[in-house]
Amino acid sequence: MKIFNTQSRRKEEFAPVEQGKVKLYVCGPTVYNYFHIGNARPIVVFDTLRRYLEHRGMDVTFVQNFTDIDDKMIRRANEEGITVRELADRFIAAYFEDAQALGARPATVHPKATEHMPEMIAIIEKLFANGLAYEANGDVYFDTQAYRSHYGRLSGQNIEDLESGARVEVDEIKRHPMDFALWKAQKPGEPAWESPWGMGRPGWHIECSAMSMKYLGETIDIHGGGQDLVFPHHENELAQSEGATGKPFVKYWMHNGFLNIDNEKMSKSLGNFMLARDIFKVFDPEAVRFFLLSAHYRSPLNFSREQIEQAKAALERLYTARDNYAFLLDKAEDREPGADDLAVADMARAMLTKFDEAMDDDLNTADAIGALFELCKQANIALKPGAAKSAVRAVMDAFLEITGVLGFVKPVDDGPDAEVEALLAARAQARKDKNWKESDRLRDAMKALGYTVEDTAQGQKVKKG
RNA sequence: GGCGCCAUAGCCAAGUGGUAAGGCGAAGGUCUGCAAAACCUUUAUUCUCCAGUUCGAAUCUGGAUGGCGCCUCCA
Repeated sequence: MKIFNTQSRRKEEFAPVEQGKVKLYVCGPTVYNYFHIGNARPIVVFDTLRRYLEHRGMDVTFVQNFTDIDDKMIRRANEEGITVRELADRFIAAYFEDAQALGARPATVHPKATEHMPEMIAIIEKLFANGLAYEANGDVYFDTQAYRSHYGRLSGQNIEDLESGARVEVDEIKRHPMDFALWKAQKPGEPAWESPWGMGRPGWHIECSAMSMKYLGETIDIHGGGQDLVFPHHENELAQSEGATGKPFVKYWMHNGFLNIDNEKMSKSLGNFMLARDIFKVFDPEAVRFFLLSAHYRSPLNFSREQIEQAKAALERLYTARDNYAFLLDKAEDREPGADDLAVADMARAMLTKFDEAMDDDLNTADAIGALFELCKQANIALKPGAAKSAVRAVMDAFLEITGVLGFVKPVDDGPDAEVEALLAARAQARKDKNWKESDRLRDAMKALGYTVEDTAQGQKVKKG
């Protein structure tokens, strides 16, 4: 598998530190609000990456943090008159609801910043020992000047370039404008923790270094997040982590492109965002997932109502295909496969290979979805009434394998209830008698009960909806 | 100012040197008692524009135009 590494700016062959095991860390949300549809992109992308790595037989340990202490958390909690902890608990719960709606499985571990103070302090102490940190008025800063030959590798800029465009106000306390806070002294009314530098709280970047190292070790395989995290967040994580351990921090950095609205970045600061949960009230979350995977993860993607509707229509075709295979599987003859049946099974395996090849190429989900549609197209042509069960089985297996990775897993409908079963039986008799009027009446009756009936060569086929 | 990305049909989107995947939409057709689903046909002689390299370019090079991102909290 090839992965585009932000640090080298090229696709590299993926080889985890330990063969067969993948250590994956993705920066999670600051839990001061519900997440917006732009935030949904990394959630879906990295969930899909994880599912694909598992599909390829790898054992994935996936860590995604919650930032539950920072300026925005404190401000919002004060506005609402609740504690930071209460605020965090509320939005963490909401996060899991919304992420689940998108088909994102929980990570292996979801650590919280506030529960990892000793680990963060330990890294800062190492940075002091290595001459890369200094204290000023109870704050602790990373000394970018002392690290200047290494700083800027990820974002591809040196300190001078960064500085020249810096819009930050010169901070009297810091020795250099690019230095960033590792620890902030407590201000009145703020939550604080004990540290060797007095009461205070961690800077934003240090938590990810600490939690990544704690759960995954000093060198991990993949660190992911949105493109806007490259600088300063990931640059700083890299500096402080390697500055502390002297070991490589991350083998592959992966960054997803933005979800735009009207060709502009959707973000909380621009105020042009739409909450994921509000969108789910109008659109099927699985259609949102399909939409998010319909373009390559590094490309910008423009959000619109029309796009989601197209995604929904495309998904319907897949659901229908799957229902048709399930129906055929039920009716198919369990016999020795003939040449046609073997050809269908070969085709299904070929599409699975095509899917893997697309995903192997830096998680090309758009191309991979093409393979899924081609599987359905070919199967719809080839699976005629009378196909052997093994042929249908092969198609169904490939379909479920692929949709399992992409996360389009809408469950199969329950069978019809007794009332509908009775109507079906009556309609079968009416059809046998060529009593079309009665047949249509019964079809309408089932429609009223929420079932759609179709007539096929193998008899009536019902589905909910 | 520095760093970087993008431009493919009505819409979305793959394709990075060998002659334009796939989906949505639209039009016509086959099948069907009628439907539905499915299938078939049509919908880019051409990839923003101009020059160049090459037997061959959507793909490489140079330039132009348009759009976006990071350098400040952000996915």
